[in-house]
Order: sequence, then structure tokens, then C-alpha cells
Amino acid sequence: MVTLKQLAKELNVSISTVSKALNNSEEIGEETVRRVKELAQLYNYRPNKVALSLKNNKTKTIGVIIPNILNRFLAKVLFGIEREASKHGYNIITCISNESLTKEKESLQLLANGSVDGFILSVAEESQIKNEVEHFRNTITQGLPIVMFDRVAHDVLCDKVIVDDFDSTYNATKSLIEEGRKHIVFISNIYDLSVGKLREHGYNKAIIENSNLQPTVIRIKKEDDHQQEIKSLFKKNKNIDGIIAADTSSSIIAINTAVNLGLKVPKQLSIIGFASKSESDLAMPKLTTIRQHAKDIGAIAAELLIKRIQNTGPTEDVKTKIVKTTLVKNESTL
Amino acid sequence: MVTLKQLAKELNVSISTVSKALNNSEEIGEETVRRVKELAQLYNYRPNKVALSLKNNKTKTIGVIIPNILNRFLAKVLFGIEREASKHGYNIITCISNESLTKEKESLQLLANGSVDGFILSVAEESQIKNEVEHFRNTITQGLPIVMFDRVAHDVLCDKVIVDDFDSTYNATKSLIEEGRKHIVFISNIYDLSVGKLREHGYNKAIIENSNLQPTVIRIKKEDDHQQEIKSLFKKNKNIDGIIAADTSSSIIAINTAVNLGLKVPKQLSIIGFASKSESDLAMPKLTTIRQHAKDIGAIAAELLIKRIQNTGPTEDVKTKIVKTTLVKNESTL
DNA sequence: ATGAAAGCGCTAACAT
DNA sequence: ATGTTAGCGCTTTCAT
Repeated sequence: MVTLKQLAKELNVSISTVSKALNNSEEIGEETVRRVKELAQLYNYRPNKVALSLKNNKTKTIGVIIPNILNRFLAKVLFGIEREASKHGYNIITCISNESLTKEKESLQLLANGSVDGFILSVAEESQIKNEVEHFRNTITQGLPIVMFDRVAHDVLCDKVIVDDFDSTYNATKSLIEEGRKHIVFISNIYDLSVGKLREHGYNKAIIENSNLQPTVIRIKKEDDHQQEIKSLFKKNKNIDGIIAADTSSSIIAINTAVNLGLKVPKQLSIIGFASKSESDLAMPKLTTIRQHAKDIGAIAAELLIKRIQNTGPTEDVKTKIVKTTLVKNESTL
Repeated sequence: MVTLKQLAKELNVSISTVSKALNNSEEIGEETVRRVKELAQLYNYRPNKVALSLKNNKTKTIGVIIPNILNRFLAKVLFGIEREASKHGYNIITCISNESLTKEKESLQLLANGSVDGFILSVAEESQIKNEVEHFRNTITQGLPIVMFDRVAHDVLCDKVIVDDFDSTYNATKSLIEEGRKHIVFISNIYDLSVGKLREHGYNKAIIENSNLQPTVIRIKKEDDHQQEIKSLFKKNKNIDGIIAADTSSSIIAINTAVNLGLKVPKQLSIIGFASKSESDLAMPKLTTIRQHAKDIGAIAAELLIKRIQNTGPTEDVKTKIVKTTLVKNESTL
């Protein structure tokens, strides 16, 4: 990489002259500017990012800590973050906490050494279960803003972007009730997470509001064989006619299992799950889905963070943005 | 963030004393070391990463450019890269090219300004189609090593990690032939990519080696309705008894469609596709898969790059590592 | 045992 | 119009 120093030497001028010329300073003579720019072009000069960061005490880099990149929703949010950040000239450093509290703490610590200007993160499962938030608070105290999305720690004071999880299952459940379904089951393999709980509550509320219905919640452990669990659910409860699934794979597997057992979907059984467009196409009939607008969530989070980073003024109050889900009717409901 | 300067001031010693004390230099007195370390601990001092990078001319950061983070295989590779990098104390800056040549060039340019010590990337679709490689060469010439994985540019001199794509479909096809299948079709929605072509060739070779069989290749465009395309394939060709799919969604949709049309899988029809464990469980019967060991690919790529970054010695010859796929028998084959 | 000073690449206030 | 200098935070060589 060429430096100002080298350019200056070759042109027989001072470093600051070169710097000013490249930054279109009025101070420098036309002819000099031309010569400098020509040589810079020739050598493909780029200002050293690290030197700029040190000088400005700004890295133009965002730290993103996500629990699991193989989760399609989270991957999609990351996509949204990257695109928005890139639009504003920011890079993203990605750390994967792998749902571990320790890794989450480490990543935060590691990047809070001047590597990034702020963080966007979704809380790891372990952290949510243990309800640990001190590491977030410490980071914020150190002057590094955090924006949390989806899985947030409600008692940490920072910007947040969340999904209307409660409402989404509440409404989805109600739509099945309106179809005339009488035995609606809720399936979840994320019952430990804040969002999983909210989704469960939304379902429960909708069911309980109809005094003649009974809530049934099936919790599937990650390590269990989903196909097996769902199959035995159907075998034990022959009268199930509706399913709300809190996660994608449960809903797709539910459709496949039902079809394989000879149940007519959606004639005898309606199924709704959280999934993206491409995922809903993997099921046949295509899954009626609750869309979370993951990319938007990422973009909003990035926007919030960048605003906060660049806002040198008085500390604004923290914001919580709610991104509403959309219920997209496909073939797995009436 | 506390700096050495602040610590030095508070302790009434010089900056260099503090620096040495923290780095366990023999030069500094026991008592001083103790005092310094105590205060550093108290203030939670961390050496400023940016300053270190500038000083050492090393960022301990890897630039990763992937075409699409919503592709599960690529996401998984990213996961592998992150884990391996993190093990060696490296961070990763992720850029998403979105299959666009322009974005790929920009990302490379943008990070080649001292932000990273090297790159790991998979070539964007557009770059592969247009066969553009100059930007890779430029980057390498600038002294930044590149490791390519999966979709590689064969005429760029750099380390590569690839999958034995040709062999994997060749072997998979042969296994269906050995099952006694007579009408084996190849389905692909990645026919434009280097890996897609190799997979197609592997299939063709296996078929052609059996003079009594005919190759049939179905290419599905990304924007088409996969379910519709595959359904009409089955309707037009009633005698299909084997499918090799080059991509995950084609294979899962093929199973669902077949089951919905009343075909017995695997009795009348065997299906093999590229997919991960969790994806193969989405189909019922579970998909027999070609596993690509994405995480390993990521880890190997990271390892290669880090070695090359740290190897100040004579330029070693570039390496191409081939990660062999595994054919995992599930329920969609005999 | 401790400190001063230079230098990594850059910008900007301050000379000339 | 051009140059000198200081400083961002750190390490390291060279005084003292």
C-alpha cells in the first residue's frame, strides 16, 4: 500500500501538501493538485483506514453479535444490517455467540477495544435463560452504544428493534378459530427464548378468550427427533385440526407428517408457522406463514445504531421499534 | 476507554514504564509492575486495537466476501470460518456481494485499505458468468492473500478449498444405477455456477458410461415456481425412477411433489440431493444427501489464510484442498 | 529501574 | 501556496 509519505517523496513536496491536495483543500495550487492526484491515481492510493480510525477515534465499523448464523431469520437480519451499514459506509465485524453466554461476553469485550463504534446484537439463549445483562451494561457505560433486536434484554437501557411476537400468534390463532377449528395446538422448539414465550402467550390468550377451547402446548427439545415427536402428537390426538408453530422446521415437518399420515391439509387441518417465502415453498401444500420482515429489522437496527453513533448531541431517549409481522395466506389454511 | 497515557499520569510514571509493566518486561521493578497492573485492572484497560494495528501493520482481521448469506451452505462455511478465525485471535469483517460483480469489486477495494490482512471469498455468480478475475489479481498483487472456496476462479493463483463436486454426483448417480434405476433425471437451479456445471458433468459421465441410459438435465430458473416445474416434469415423464438434484430446495420439493402425486419414495423413485442434516429432515421421507462438510471447508480456508498471512518466509506454492463429500443414506433411496 | 523519543499513516492548526 | 509540527495509542530502541 502506498502512503502519503511515499507520494510526497516522489513529488518532492511535503506530506501535508499531498494530504491537502487529495482532500481538495483551497490552499494548494492547481498545478500541484493535478500532479498529486495523478500520481495517487497511478499508484492507486487509498487512505489507510487504520490510521484514519486512530486519528478520528471512529472506526466506521459495527460489531454484530448473533447467536446462530444457521438460523435463517438471523441470517436474514444480518443481511439487512450489512446492506444498510454498507450504504452508510460502515463495515460489519461479525461474531457468532453460538447461544453461549461466555462467547457473547468475550466477543463484546474483544471488540470493545476500539475495534468498533457500536454493537448490534441478539441475545444468546444461555444469557436469556440465566438472565445475565451486566456485560451489556458495561459496554454501554464504556461509551459504546448497543442496539438489540428480536431477542432483547428488556432491563437494559438501549435502542431495540422487536417483532410483535405476541400479537402475531394471537392473530394467527384467532384466524384459525374463525376458520372454525376446535383443537388448535401450539408447537415450539424455542420455548426458552423471550420471543418463544411471547408467541406462546399470544396463542394462549387467543385460545382462552374462547371459553370453549383448551390450550395445548407441545414443547420439542432441540435434540429430539422432530419428525418422531410430531408424528406421535398426531397419533395421540386424532382430533387436532389446527397448528400454530413457533419455529420454521416444526411447521414444515408438521405439514409433511400430516400429509404422510393421510390428513388433508388444509381441509382437515390448518397449519401456520413462522417462515420466509422460500421456506414456505418447501412444504406442499405451501405453508401459510407469519413473515417477520427480517431484512427490515436489520436495516432499522443499523439505522438506529448509526444515528446514535453519529449523534454527538445530548443523549436522546432510547427507542424501541416494533416491526409488525404479516400473515401471508398460502395453501396450508382455508 | 482508558489509555496508557492516563494510567501513566495517575501513577506518576512514564508511558513506556506502564507499557513495559503490562507486557511483563524484565526491566520494570516488581513493585511498579504490581501498582500498574492493579490500576489497569481497576480501569479495565485494554490495549487499543487500532493503535496496535497501525503499529504492527497487521489488523488480525480477515475479510470474508460471500455471495449470499441466505444460502445455507455458504452460511455454514461462514460459521466455520468465524470459529477457526476466532480460535486464532482473528476477527472477520463480512461483506455480501449479493452475486454482483460490482459489489464484489467494491468490497475488495474497500477492505484493501488496511482494514484486513487477507481475504476468504467465494466468487459471485455474475463474476463467474462474465469470467472476470482482474480484481482478484490486483488484490493479491497489493500483497493481500486470498483464499477462495467452493466457487473458485481457476486461473487466479491463490489457495483454494473446493468440494469434489464432479465425483459426488458421479458416485451418487452410480449408486442409483446400482439400485437398478433406469430413468434418472438431473435437476439444477445453479447451472450457471462452476460447481453446478461440475455436478452436471459428474451425472452425465455416470449415465453415459452405461450405454443403455439417457441423460436428462432439467434446469430451473431461480425466478420460476420450483413446485410447478417439478410437478410438470413428473407429469410429462411418468417413468422417472431416480433424481439427482444439484441444490437443496429442488431435492426437498421433488420429494414432496412425488409424495403428493402418490409416488412411493423410495420404492418407485429414489432421490438424492445436496443438503445439510437439518435440511434433509425437512423432507418426509428424509432425504438421502450429499454432505459437503461446509464447516470444515470454512475452517480449512481460515487455516490456510492465517498460515499465509503469518508466513513471512518465501512464498510457498499455492495449495488447492479438496474436501470430499459424504453420501449419507436416508429414507429417499433404497 | 525508569524515561525520552521515534515512528506507524493521517489530519489540521499553525507557521512561513 | 507550501511546510512544520503535534497528536491519535502503542511499542521499542536508546539514553540516563
